[in-house]
Amino acid sequence: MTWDRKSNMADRYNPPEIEVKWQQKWAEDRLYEVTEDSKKPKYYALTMFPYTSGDLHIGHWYNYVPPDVRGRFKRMQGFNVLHPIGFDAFGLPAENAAIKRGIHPFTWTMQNIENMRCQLQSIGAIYDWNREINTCLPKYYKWTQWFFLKLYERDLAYRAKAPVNWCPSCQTVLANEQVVDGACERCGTPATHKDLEQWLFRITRYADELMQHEGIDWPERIKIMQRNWVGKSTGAYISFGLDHPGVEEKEIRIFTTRPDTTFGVTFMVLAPEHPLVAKLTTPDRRAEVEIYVERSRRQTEIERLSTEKEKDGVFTGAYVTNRLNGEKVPVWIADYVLASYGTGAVMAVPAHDERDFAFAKKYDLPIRLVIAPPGWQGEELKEAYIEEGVMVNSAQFNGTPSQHGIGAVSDFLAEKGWGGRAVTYRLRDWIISRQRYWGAPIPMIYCEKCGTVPVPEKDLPVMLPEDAEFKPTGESPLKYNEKFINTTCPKCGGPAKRETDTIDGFLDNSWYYFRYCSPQESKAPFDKQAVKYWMPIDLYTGGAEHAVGHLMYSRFISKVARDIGLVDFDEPFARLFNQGIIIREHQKMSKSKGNVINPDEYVAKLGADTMRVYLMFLGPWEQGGDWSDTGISGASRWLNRVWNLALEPYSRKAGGDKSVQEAARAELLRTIHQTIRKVTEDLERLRFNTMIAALMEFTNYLTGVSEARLVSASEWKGAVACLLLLMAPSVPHLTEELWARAGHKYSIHNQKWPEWDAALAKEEEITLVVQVNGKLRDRITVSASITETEAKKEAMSSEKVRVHLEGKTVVKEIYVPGKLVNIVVRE
RNA sequence: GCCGGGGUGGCGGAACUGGCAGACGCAGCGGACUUAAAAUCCGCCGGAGCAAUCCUUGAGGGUUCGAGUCCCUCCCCCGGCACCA
Repeated sequence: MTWDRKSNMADRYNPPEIEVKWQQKWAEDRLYEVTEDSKKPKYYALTMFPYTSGDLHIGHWYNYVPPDVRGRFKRMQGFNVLHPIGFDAFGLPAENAAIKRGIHPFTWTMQNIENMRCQLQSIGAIYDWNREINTCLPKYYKWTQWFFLKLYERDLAYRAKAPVNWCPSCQTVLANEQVVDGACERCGTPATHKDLEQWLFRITRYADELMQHEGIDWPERIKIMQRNWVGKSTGAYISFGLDHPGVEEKEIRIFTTRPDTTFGVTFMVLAPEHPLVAKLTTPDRRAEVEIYVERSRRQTEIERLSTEKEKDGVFTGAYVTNRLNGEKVPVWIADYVLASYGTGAVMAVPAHDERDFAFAKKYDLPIRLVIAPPGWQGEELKEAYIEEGVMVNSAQFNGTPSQHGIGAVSDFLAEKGWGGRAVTYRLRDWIISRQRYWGAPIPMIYCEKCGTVPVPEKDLPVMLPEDAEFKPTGESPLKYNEKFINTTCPKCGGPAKRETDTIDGFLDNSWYYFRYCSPQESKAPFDKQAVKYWMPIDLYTGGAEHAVGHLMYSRFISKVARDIGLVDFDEPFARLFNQGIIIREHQKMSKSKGNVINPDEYVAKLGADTMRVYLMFLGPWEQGGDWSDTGISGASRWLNRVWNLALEPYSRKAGGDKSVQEAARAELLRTIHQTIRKVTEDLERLRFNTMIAALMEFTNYLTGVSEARLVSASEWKGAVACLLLLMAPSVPHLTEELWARAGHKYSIHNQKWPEWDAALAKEEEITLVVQVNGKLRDRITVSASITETEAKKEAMSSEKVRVHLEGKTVVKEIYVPGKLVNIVVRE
């Protein structure tokens, strides 16, 4: 009467009930608390912590479940696993909420954390909540400020007037990474430019090192993105002679990657912001130049960066001398030349540069060919020739191949003192200032007498004042907070003013992974010994969108930490893995589309275990997945089947044939060991989807075993135990419950991970495929130890194969051990 | 434009270093149980064909005994960069 038992309410799989029960028990028993333990190998698995937006969405689950599964797996394998969580709590949305809804950013953030902590707990992960960190608390940001001071000490922090990306709506500076398609990342307003006094970090000093990714296991595309972002170019600086009435500068320096084309220069172009523009412009050109400069300044990123836009510019009236040939060429300004790259000035060689070519055509400037294409007969160019060739019209360099000419011309310039070999980078220094309230105050003081003075370490943290008035304009409340601004100079004791800019949130999260190692440390940002034990991170996971922002800043800060002797490694993230994005019915999930999945509802209905399984099962983790409401029932059904299977009473069928029983036992053992191997290997390779599929297959197989009732009761019990152990990392609550009900020792999560025996996993019989001319004709079951001769003989004797051999001659027989026999025939 | 990643049933996806294409699951269809439905269980499930068999991994070509997998040409989708001199 099986229906009787299954309809019994007490025995039905009830996820919410058992999940809450075990989560409480684990917390009481401090099952997942971790401490440094030199006896065990360590494993630091970190997932990028969430910003405190208020709600955990399905994407968070998708990011957090697989690393937890992997961490649990490593734990069972005997590793001491650190898999912490915390909150990235400073940022603009908190302040926007303050402006819009009159709620203080601190209150807003802490409420969100409260909520998110509960949601995170519902995942059932191995987070050690004693190690939770929160970047907006003074005990954390004290050390963010400390890092600022350390960088200042080493001349890696400086203040400068810099042209910056500016969001007119948020009233704040945007880092390059915060400008997406020319618009503000947060509010979508087109970004403009502005000159402001800013604090910057000299990340460019580490440019070369940041391009190196030696010894770290990172996705190729992220490494490429970082290399492109640093954008190293090798070429030369060249000075052009300047003799202009009323201008003391006697030269203008440019950067080029093609010094071999210098004899082809027919004009020079300066960025509109170039400091010499105003001085050089002749009175007759002034009006036009000023209009152009003003226009480019006002233009948004989008307008200015549009590649579709036709290149335009204006003549300044000034000339410079190309010292290589003594020629005078006109100086123009154009906004296709960027002030922030190289020297903000370029030599224009229209014959060998597409942009210069277009510009020359538009304004009817001369085009002089100096690199001859192969087979060139002196004809005019229809477009710029940017390939290699032989130098012509280049005085003593005529006949030199252009690749060689690059070095030769550079060295000649160096000899003459007119320039020389040079390297430039696309990477700019990191603007750390934010004209905002909700961030760590920059620990700097301005004194009339002593100038810029750093806050002494003993005075840290510089507390963010609680009282703040949030203006709808978005201006920083700190600017108007007299109590905050007015202070005394640490040097002379006289009256002084505090810096009112706050620190970019990217600094908060560029060192948080250190803090997890010793989150309670109060005398330093982290305990050196703890960091020595845990770091570097064995597996860092998160979205690919952080490729050039967070990941570069973290590497930079980590390298600085190394250079001040805090740590002894070069790279913080030994292995990086980017998961994909979860979508729904082929569309991105977004609030505006109203197609977002609320994980809490599914947890309440189907349980966290089901969610965990489904998210892993969707597809390869790195490719993301397509959420479907019906699809999740597959995961739910599977767990129900496991539940029933594990609780079903089992006994061997009486009076069975011994040899049949023995065969069943051997097959069971083989399947168990094959499954252990498959699941272990998939977890090592982060192939969660196929791991779940293997566990489902194993469950299906065990269903058959349970019906056949050929193996002994203890063999059956062992098989179920193995299934539970293999499922434990993925399905922590259900397996714990069934483990307990089976009478095993608590906790399943403290058990050893099963190991496979290759000998036991080996198949005794295999299916050999028989092909004729590469076409499948038959499958034959043979012993795994079959010899080549036997295999070929068996294949030839197959009826289905013979039909295809009639009247033909066998040319060749191909044998792939354990796979196939292919008989090649001819008419 | 340049640099990555991808295109396999109705759908999500499997397929180790070239060797049974479609594992596992969803949806669908048929059946069992039920007064009925849900749940559950069993079976079928790429296309054409009565069948033998043939066709089928974005398109076309090539290498090979054998190609989803390797090479060439092209198309489409996703992500990043985009006047960097």
